[in-house]
Amino acid sequence: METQEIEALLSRKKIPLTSMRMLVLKEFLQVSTAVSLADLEERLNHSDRSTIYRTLKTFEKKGIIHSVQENNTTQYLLCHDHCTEGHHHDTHMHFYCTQCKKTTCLEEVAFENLTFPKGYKIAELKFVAKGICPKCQSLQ
Amino acid sequence: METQEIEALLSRKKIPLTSMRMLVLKEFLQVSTAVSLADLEERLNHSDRSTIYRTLKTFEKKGIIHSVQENNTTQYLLCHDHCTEGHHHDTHMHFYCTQCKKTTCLEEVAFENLTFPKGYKIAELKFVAKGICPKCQSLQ
DNA sequence: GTTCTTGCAAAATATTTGCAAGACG
DNA sequence: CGTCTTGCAAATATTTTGCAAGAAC
Repeated sequence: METQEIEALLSRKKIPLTSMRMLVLKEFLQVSTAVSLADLEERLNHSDRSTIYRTLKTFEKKGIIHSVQENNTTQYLLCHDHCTEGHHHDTHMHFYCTQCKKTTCLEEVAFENLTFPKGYKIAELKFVAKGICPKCQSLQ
Repeated sequence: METQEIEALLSRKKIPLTSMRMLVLKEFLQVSTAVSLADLEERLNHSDRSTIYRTLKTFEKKGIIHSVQENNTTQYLLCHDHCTEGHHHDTHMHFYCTQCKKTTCLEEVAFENLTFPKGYKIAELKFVAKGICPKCQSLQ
């Protein structure tokens, strides 16, 4: 993705441009699986962890990324839907492979029109399936 | 629940009886929401954390409890289904209230016959909805 | 006596915050 | 200047393990 596109995405989400934010977002656009804070720290040449951390918090809040927790860590993924501040729409399945320890989106398995009991105000849905991914399966 | 019933449940799951295991299981039968390791430690009069920890691991493995991760902690809940070692069937929704920070089962929202893309071997499903529960909602 | 369980201590891992310096408008 | 962002250091929270003593079979 072009630098211009990254800038456009950030300003569309009303996030002031900084070079760290561009770096982090660029990274998200390049990986296909979910990444943790520690992953990013390593991938970004050991940039400062708390800066990345706060960038992730900002991104998640503003609807650029979403997260799921698995294996005792928070994994972050790009939103493919049109999420905005306070309105996440990532109602698709995620898959955590217990072998390669990677989390991915499985948008094919989507949920529409879930009905909740009365009185529940739903803000966000987090679906994770655990198992073995096709790749690891074939290596056995 | 009677002590006898607790013992019966443990032996049905092929878990050797110990007093700590009985204490932990008794606790699960008494609470209506999910509990974390720290919760249990406190509820059990500050019994040893690592003993409780290993008890939880045993219970989860043997299909007495299941867990979901939210708010950076692992929350444990009794299995209501007929789970056994290696076969968890807790394919129901969980709800995490961002206000009271409690996690509960929402078995009304169940999923049957989920279809995954080819090649994925699914072992377990973890569904969490985040939002505000009826109780907290009504207190606003 | 061999295996399983417990308790204590401590390690390992992950998340989060305070604060001062710097960047930006 | 005033606000937002960064980097460093450190605190906090949570999970996990080593090991020796004790319990159970």
